[in-house]
Amino acid sequence: MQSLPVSGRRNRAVGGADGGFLKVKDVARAADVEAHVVRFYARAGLILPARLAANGYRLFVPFDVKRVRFVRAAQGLGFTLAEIGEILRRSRLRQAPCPLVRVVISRRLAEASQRLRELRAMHQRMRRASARWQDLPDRVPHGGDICLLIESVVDLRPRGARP
Amino acid sequence: MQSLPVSGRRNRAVGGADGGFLKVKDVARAADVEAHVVRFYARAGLILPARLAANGYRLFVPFDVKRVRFVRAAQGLGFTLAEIGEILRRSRLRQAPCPLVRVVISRRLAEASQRLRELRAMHQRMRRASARWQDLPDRVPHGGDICLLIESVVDLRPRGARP
DNA sequence: TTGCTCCTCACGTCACGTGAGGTGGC
DNA sequence: TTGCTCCTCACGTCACGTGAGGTGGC
Repeated sequence: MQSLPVSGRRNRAVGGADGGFLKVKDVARAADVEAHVVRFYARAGLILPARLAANGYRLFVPFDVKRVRFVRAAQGLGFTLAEIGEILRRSRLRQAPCPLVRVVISRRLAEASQRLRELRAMHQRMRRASARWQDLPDRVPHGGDICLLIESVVDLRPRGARP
Repeated sequence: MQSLPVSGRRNRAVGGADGGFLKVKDVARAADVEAHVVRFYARAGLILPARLAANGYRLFVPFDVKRVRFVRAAQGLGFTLAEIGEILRRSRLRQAPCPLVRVVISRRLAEASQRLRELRAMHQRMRRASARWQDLPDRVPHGGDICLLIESVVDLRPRGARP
């Protein structure tokens, strides 16, 4: 039952505990998420503490900060946590990405680029419509403007006729 | 207790029930969502049936299809259903968008353009990294490639140093 | 009668968010 | 001792998803 010299205060300047280990809050701060999100990812198996301190504290390695950043990035691109977990598990085992994982990645990336195109178009249209109020402070907007906003955002072209 | 002549089959070609009304499935089909999503939005007050048939069926007007499309578009740009509901309520009452709503809209649009920029950058980086496997079928990828994927996606620049 | 649609509960899911209640270390 | 962090339940939330069980109309 040796007690590990896990301090935070003393090594706060280098952002971690002794021995290069990071505690939950250290990882959270570095990856720009909240601490309970780090615990949630740990429970879900997305990140694994390198070890547990004698008091039960999770101790992470610096690369786990990158893993957490990767989780957020991949989520934004449409990956589910289950898919991300699969990718991270393989990277931990230093296994090759199996064909299934490679297919999932390329499919998600294709979907993401499609979604990005649509979002950009909707954003453009909504921005233009709302600019009618935002950029003309003299003009009092009325209810019809919201209907215009709605009309301008929805895609009126039939499916299949899209570029 | 008059029974309304609400038929679907006969007017399927024009996509709706008699009198210009649309049933749940008609709206769902036209807006490209599932029927239970239309019911969910109706229960949440995002869309209101123009009236209820004698049998309790919800009867919508054609513009509700545009409302549903608007909900999906706005969601994609980061609006919550509560915010979207507020916008739709005002458009129904033909009220002017109050200053609060205008602020929310412009803030969400600014956030969306920021998010779009970040997503595009991440998508680029991940696509390039995964291209190492996808575009070179001869080369057997190994575990290190996933670590490369992770490294290449995360943003290593400190906050504030970003453009 | 068959095939489709409609309805209302009501519970499940995904990715967290939010305390509750208690422990550990400088 | 104070202020911070850590832990584990455990329940809440948001936006649906998924049957269960029953009705309505050509």
